[in-house]
Amino acid sequence: MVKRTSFERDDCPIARSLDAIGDWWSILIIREAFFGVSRFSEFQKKLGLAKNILTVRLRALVDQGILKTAPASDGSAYQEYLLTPKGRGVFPILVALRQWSEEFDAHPEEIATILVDKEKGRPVRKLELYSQDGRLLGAGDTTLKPRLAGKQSKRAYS
Amino acid sequence: MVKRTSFERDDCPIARSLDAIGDWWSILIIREAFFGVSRFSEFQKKLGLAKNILTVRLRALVDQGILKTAPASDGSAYQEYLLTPKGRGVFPILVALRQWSEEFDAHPEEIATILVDKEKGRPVRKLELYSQDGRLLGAGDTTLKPRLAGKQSKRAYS
DNA sequence: GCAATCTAGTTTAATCATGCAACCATCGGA
DNA sequence: TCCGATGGTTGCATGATTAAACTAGATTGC
Repeated sequence: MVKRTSFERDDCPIARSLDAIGDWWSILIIREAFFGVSRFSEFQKKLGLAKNILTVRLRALVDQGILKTAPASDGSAYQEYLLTPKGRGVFPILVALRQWSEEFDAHPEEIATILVDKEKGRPVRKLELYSQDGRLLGAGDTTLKPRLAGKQSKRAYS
Repeated sequence: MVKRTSFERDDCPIARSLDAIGDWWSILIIREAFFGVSRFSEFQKKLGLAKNILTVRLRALVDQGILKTAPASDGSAYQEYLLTPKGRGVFPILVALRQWSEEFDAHPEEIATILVDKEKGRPVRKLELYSQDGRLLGAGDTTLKPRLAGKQSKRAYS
């Protein structure tokens, strides 16, 4: 990924997430895993990325505990890559990315799929952020506080 | 960004979002913009990225309608970079990234800040996804449908 | 049981984006 | 007019990405 200042030691959680899954392929691999893709060759066929890159990405995702390898499942001797709880936790990020594109993309008519709830088959609502007492929050209604008590941060999501 | 198969023509909205903001710096630039950062030199100081890269990224973000340039505001002759509605629409993505890190990071004690609601100063809840009739949905409760009517997609967020 | 094919990689070479540093033009203040 | 800050641009070295060739073991077909 080109010599990058790793954000691993950054104290911003956004930067830390990006450090883990902030490249194109990692997120798309996780997306495919949600679709049920689990084998090396399947990932490669669906995503069309170079196999060496896939090798590196899969290994990194396993190292980070986002995917785990299981010895088999369909009887074949090959291993498969499955989402861990941490990997499944990426779901809201995928939904957020999807909804942003649905709302703001310049050519929404080219988007092929809609996320619907399985039971009723109807589109889901937008992701919603609530305060602990149940108020719906927008960007302007939130601010950042240092984790360890102390004084209010000046940095606010305006 | 290294000769990349551009996802611009991909029909998956996640891929399309990644194509727009799927690199490390773009998202961090948007994060800073939410913090109120608006000038070239501020972005450069806070993020510590090379100025040429910042130039390219800012231009790309402006081209995509995520940032817009305004001639001034504090009287100086320099321009400033402001979030457009499309840019402010990235907020849920930032929150999702933040919450994923908060929940799954191997060293959460290194995270410096907490997102709180401005009014009460208390941490926000997790992002929630609801069906149109108000049921809280997890990854397993959703599936994908082709946008243009027709038959159910086999690809489900399992 | 043998050959063909599939799987999951590794290796290699060419390419091209990235990051860094140095340079440059403009603006504002003294 | 000089000086520092601002907002870039240019050039080069690094190294990430890719396609393609190669490999070794597993599986399937016959």
